Amino acid sequence: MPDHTRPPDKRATIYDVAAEADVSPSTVSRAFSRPSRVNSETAERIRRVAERLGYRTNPLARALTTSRTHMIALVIADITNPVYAEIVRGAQATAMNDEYTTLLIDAQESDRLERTAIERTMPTVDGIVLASSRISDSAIRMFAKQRPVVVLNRAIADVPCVVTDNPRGVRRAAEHLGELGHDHITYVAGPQASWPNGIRWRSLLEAGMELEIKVRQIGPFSPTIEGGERAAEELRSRPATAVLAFNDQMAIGLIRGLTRMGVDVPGDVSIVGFDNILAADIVTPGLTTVAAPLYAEGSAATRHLLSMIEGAPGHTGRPMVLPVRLVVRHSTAVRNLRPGRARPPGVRQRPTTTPAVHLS
Amino acid sequence: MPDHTRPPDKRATIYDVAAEADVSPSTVSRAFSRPSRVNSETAERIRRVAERLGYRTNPLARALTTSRTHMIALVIADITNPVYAEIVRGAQATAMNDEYTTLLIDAQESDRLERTAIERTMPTVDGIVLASSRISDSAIRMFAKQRPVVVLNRAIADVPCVVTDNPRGVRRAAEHLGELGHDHITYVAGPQASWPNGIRWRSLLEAGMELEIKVRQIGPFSPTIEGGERAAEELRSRPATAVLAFNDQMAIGLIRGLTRMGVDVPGDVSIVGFDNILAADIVTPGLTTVAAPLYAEGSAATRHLLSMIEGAPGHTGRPMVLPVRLVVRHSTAVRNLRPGRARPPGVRQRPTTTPAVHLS
DNA sequence: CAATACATGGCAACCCGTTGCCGTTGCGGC
DNA sequence: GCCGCAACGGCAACGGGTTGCCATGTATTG
Repeated sequence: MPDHTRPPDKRATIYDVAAEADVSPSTVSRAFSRPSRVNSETAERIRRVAERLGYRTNPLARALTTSRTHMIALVIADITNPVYAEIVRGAQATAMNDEYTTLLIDAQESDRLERTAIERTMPTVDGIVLASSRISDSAIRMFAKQRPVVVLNRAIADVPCVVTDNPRGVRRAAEHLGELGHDHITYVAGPQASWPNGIRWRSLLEAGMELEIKVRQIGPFSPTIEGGERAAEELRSRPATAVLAFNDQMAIGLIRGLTRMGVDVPGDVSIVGFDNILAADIVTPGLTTVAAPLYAEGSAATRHLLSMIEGAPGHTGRPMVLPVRLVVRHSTAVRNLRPGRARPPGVRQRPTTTPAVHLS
Repeated sequence: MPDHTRPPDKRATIYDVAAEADVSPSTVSRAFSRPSRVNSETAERIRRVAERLGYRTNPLARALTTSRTHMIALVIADITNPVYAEIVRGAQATAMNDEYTTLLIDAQESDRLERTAIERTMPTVDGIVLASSRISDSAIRMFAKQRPVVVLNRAIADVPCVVTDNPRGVRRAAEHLGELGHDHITYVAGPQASWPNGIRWRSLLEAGMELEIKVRQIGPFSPTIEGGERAAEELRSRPATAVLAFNDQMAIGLIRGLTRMGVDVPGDVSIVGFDNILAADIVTPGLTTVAAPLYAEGSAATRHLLSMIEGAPGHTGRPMVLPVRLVVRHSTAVRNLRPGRARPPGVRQRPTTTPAVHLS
């Protein structure tokens, strides 16, 4: 009779299984963690006993020795922002695929919150994906020294990064507006701590040079619908005919604000957003926007992180960049040369929601 | 000279601190976990040494003995659905307040996925909040035997629950439609596995009895915009003048589908949704909907869970119910008595986005 | 048939804290 | 001066696996 017993309400351990299967605990351990190391018949027997006893290996105990928890953290700037939903999906799916659990952290656009959350989480995870982090480069590098880190939507030297092709997206948007006759584009800026905000503006500057389109910037505003509405206010005193907004929420806020003020979109002002969130297709007029491969972002970043955890070198020199595309809907139109008057022919006033056109 | 040394790249442990501070490891442990148990000067010295060595207590090792990880899981049905964003916020905030970390799991509306995710997560968390779970009552009861569980948006006997006042919400919607002259309401059903779906329909049946309004149900449809569009198709062959949709996404899909088919909302058909998501205020016409206190839901469920983890009794007999309110926008109007013809006076055709009216 | 290699399984140390229990010390009370 | 008690700190046994190393038995090789 085995000398090891347990109160029946507690979970079975390898010791219980070992006693039942008449082997040593180490053999049970190996039967699960490296089956090749044990005779296949023995392993089978152990597995059967384990099944019967309802044994599950305790991930905490395992983590204690291996220092691998099989958990990764995904830190996002703002869970309220729908772009992260697909990113989270992509990340979760690839993590789950490798039997990793994802720990989601919402930083609520707060530098301080983000930092403390990371500090608290760090010791229990094998690696971290920082999506649109708001903390400083140096702080991120600090974290990257302790655990594998992949940064999403931001480029930092010496840390592996995944970004979307912002320059190209901005360029496509500028070309599109240029083709519609616009020779001046106003960029409505989002949070200054946001890396995409910076690169989008710089990309617009550059595109403006090459395409001979004048550009200017207003803001920063909060990256929300309200932020866009405030920007619309400001546009009142500094009118524009073409606007590129930091993201779709702001673009939607702009549409609402301008419409309320009696300005017609796209008749008087063309508006382009960023991200192609669901609401971009719901708002009237449908929002022309630069679409990012969100699911792929989450997935790529996670895959990279997992390979680092498995011991891959990690830093690849340059950031990995994912392609974007311009989705043309109805918030952009030929420039109205006589402001406030009749519109040029061919521009619909009340666009219905027809299938959007996807370019490049 | 202390006999305990460590490679400088590894994190300091209580043993390192103990050696430096010239006390035993247990004293170090106590200095952190129950400071009253050790002399305040000693504790202070230990704390200083720990600080200098950069010591942080390893949560995994602690969890191994205390079987408390200070993590809770929050399982949501679909991260793509914006209602969960605020619920997550509420949950995270109250968890963080008590120094708990939240592990978010997206079940992607899949019974199987949800179950396996829970099984995998269970051993590493102190408790679970199931928000809009799609798994069976009995499965939930099984889980509830192993760990504290709180169920959100669903009522199950013997398991603590937090729900919103669906009957009242439906009642308010029905009253509102009744006042507008509607004597027939069509309920557009969501997922059959969804508990709110069932209670909303039953509540409508009941409200219909009392208010002398005829009701019927079509569906089920997927709880998405596409689902709503498909429902609009079906409505073509079985017309309605007033529709209550399972949620806002479906309501928005209905508006789009009907509008595309040339049916005027709210002129020909009035539509009411559920949840008051952001897009409800963006769509044209603005959606009349039953708003739930999302943040409070997440927060209440989490608070209840935490108190159970701390040893509170848990099951309170009846579910905790949170109040709802009807947000009236522009998707509902006086019933059009001559279908397909001129509309009764006083009903706007192109509602602009004016501030919504909040009732009760 | 001896020598060697490989497949298996056990022993015991280790991961890093936690905690029940006991020993020591100092102090107040009688 | 003796006793009892409280405060403090250490010992050692956990918690549940993992893994380096060794012992045994069997198969392979020359």
